[in-house]
Amino acid sequence: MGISERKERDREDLRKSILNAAREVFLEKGFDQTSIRSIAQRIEYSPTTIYLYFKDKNDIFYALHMDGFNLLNAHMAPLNAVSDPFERLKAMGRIYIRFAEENPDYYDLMFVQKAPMDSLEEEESWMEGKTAFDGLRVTIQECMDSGKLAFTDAEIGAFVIWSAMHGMCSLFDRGRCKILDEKNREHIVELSFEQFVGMLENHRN
Amino acid sequence: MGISERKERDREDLRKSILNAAREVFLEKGFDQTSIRSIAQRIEYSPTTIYLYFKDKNDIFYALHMDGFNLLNAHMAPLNAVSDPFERLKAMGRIYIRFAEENPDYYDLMFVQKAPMDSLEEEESWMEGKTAFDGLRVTIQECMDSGKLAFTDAEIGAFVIWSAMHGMCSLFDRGRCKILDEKNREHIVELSFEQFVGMLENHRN
DNA sequence: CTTGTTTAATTAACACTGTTAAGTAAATTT
DNA sequence: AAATTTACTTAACAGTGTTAATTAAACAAG
Repeated sequence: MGISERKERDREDLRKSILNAAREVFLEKGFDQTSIRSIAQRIEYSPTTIYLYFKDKNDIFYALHMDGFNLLNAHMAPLNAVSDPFERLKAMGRIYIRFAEENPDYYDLMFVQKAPMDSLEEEESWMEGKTAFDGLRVTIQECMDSGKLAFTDAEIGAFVIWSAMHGMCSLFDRGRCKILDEKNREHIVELSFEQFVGMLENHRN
Repeated sequence: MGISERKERDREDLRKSILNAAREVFLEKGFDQTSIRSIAQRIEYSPTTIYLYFKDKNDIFYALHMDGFNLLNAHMAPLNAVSDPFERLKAMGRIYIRFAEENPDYYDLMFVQKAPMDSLEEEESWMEGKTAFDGLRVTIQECMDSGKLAFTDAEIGAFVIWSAMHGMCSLFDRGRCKILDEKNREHIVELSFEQFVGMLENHRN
């Protein structure tokens, strides 16, 4: 019988159009200004309808946060063509920084806001994050294997590098670079990225 | 005439007690749960009274964020006794990390939330941040002068190191360490700090 | 001492927020 | 044709930051 299948499709369609509306509002007005009511208004449904398709607001942000990871992954995909692991690592850094600069709202959702993480059960594993981090970890392992990086553990090395990138991007985005001299302020992320790469190049056995 | 002076004192007292109440609520319930009404209730005044002493909510958070810097500075003060700049730098890192772990709400306000920065005029300079950052910059300059660190610019070097510390602390606090292996998850900040120090020790001319 | 004026605080209201309980109307099954 | 399920809505709760209008007390001037 095709009726229940059509109903299932309809249900899926409405779920998707809620998510599309949520993404539109989110990218237009940012995290704080994305309310259940503003999403509902855009698709011309009552606010309560949204609760028939999503557990709560965090659940919507979790779905949007996955969109962000898909976008970042798409940017990283061409890196498979880079055979030298250290060159690949540097390119990953540049892409990460560029992503953070060009998509501050997605970046916020992916790495700063608690909301999407709250929608994750205690023993659930945050697949999107794991996959993205794995790309970094594997590249660093390759750098270690070819003697280009002297970390004692690839996972910890990956976290150190990720932390440095995230620190630069988020301190900049959150207005904490007011402390810097004007000559450095605007391009501090690029300048400090280069400085950090210099550190990595020295970090061998 | 002492009357207007007493009035000024009274005014100052009420301002302080608003701030004390705000701090209590903030440290008990966190940033999101600190409302104007909850502050007002604690001092048994109407919510609108608060607007006679503070421009808006961000203005209160700016005041609290200064408290955070005072606390951090107090923790850093004993470092003046450490003469070797690289030893001092390492100790600064450990104190910073410990501060972030022990005072997650203050840390959030000082380095993550946009609210306190919004209360800062465009061309105002964020003195608290500048002073704290200067302590780091000077120490790094000393490390450079004694040939212990090979940065090309002390300010950029300071930003790189701050970014790494902030990245570790904030990724941990914001629940992004779920991606890590269980054996590393709990102590990742300490482990990656040591790894980063190892990088710094190799970073000479 | 009684006016008028300033000051300090309040009440009431506006326009929002996430979320839930109860109700309605249409579609489907019996 | 009657009963039940589905899909959605209305109304409401309990909160949010913030402002306009109002009251009560303190002070100054005649």
